[in-house]
Amino acid sequence: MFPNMSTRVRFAPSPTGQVHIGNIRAAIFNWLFARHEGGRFLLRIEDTDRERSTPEALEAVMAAMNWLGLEPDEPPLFQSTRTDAHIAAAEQLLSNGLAFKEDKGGTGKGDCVIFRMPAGTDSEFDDIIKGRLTKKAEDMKDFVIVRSDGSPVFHLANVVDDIFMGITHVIRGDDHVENTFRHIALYKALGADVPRYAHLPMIVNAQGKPYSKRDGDAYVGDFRQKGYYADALFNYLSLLGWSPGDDREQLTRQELTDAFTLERVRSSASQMDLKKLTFLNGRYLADMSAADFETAASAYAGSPDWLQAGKAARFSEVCRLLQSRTKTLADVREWTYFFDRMPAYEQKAVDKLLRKEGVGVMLSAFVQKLGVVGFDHDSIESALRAAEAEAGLKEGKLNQPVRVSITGITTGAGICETMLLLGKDSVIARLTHAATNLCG
RNA sequence: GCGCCCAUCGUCUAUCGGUCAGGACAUCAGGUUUUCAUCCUGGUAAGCGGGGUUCGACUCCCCGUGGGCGCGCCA
Repeated sequence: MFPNMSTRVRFAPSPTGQVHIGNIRAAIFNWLFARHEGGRFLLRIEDTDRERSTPEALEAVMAAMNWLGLEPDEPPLFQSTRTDAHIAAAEQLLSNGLAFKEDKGGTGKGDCVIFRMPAGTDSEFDDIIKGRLTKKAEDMKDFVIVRSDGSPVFHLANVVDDIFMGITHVIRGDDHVENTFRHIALYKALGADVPRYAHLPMIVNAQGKPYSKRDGDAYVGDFRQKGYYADALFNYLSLLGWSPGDDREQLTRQELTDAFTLERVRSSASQMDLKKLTFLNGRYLADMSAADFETAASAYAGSPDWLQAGKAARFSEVCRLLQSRTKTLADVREWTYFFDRMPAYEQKAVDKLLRKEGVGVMLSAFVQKLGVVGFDHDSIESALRAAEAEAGLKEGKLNQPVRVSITGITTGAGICETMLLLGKDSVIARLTHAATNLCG
């Protein structure tokens, strides 16, 4: 297969807020298509809405793309720098008689430029995803391409820039389907080749409704913040509206690239499933090398109070112990008991496992035995079994009371491994504290 | 209101006229793990309704229903 260097696609966000999950999915599909075709993936910042475009929003776009590994193949084009070209195109249409000036009135701002939709000509195009789409001439109206204040409107700028950038395939959300008939008319009026179109189905919220500003988890930043790993989110999103055609679901970027075709994209909306994303995320995390996992966990954790200088070695050990049971990097926040002097005791766990007749006495007995043996896995386990036997308990019955005493919670790695990592002094201090202050 | 689009387990999906309608997440039941998670085994669970076309429809056509998008001097 020869790389088709002439294939050029673009992601064209407007920097007016956070990066929506549906938008980034469009970016991913564009990226995948470009890579699969051996073409180029470009970025155009549609920052012509001066009122709403902000530097923060631009930063959010760049951060999201960088995080997901969606670097464009050429420097981004800022649409705001292209105004002269947009106006020149409008002038051309004006002189060709394909557009006209008019004071639509009411605004009192003067003339705007209006594009004349070809009369009596029905419009149609073959969408790679949706198939043949048609629109009757009578259903299409003329539209403004330059505002009365002289600024170009989206349709004009979008088409003129796509022509300028040599875009061959426009892959975008299907909320743009209706615009396409207008855009095609503009291409033809401007004497340019019409690109191929592929309209992606929408992503809807857990209620099956379009995302609204009130929905959580609608933005890329939310997922990053919640501890999702970029590759896992990328993988999950690529499976929303598309599948490789076989039963694979966990695919590397290379596998996704190899398998991706627009023809396999479905045309109905799909719903986010956080449970499945979380499952996939856990798989990615578990499959990472210990070093990579530590890097990711550390990057996510940042420098919280509980993880100050000098704790790096311990952090590595904790990573190794808990990697396999980490679902999202946010789980790292629950590791504090390895670093603080005392754990934060969960009330429910204390009530259930410590506030029972005789538990304090048993824990004290266990402390006694721990004090006189070496502190290795086997010794700890023997001491635990001995304490249980003395109290007339079945093997393992003291595990959970001990766990709550030293970690404050009921879940975690193996109890002996946990004690080993915590260290003898710390374990004894916590058990003693629990036996005297928390048991009933 | 008008125009366009969409419709398979709860969810993501496979199927491109002939399958016991497959897989995954979730869920339920077992097993492993002396906690939890993982992992293993098994179960429940789907073609929106009505007409056609055809020897045969989830698949093709029409109508209906439901949902979405569009109808800006926003993008």
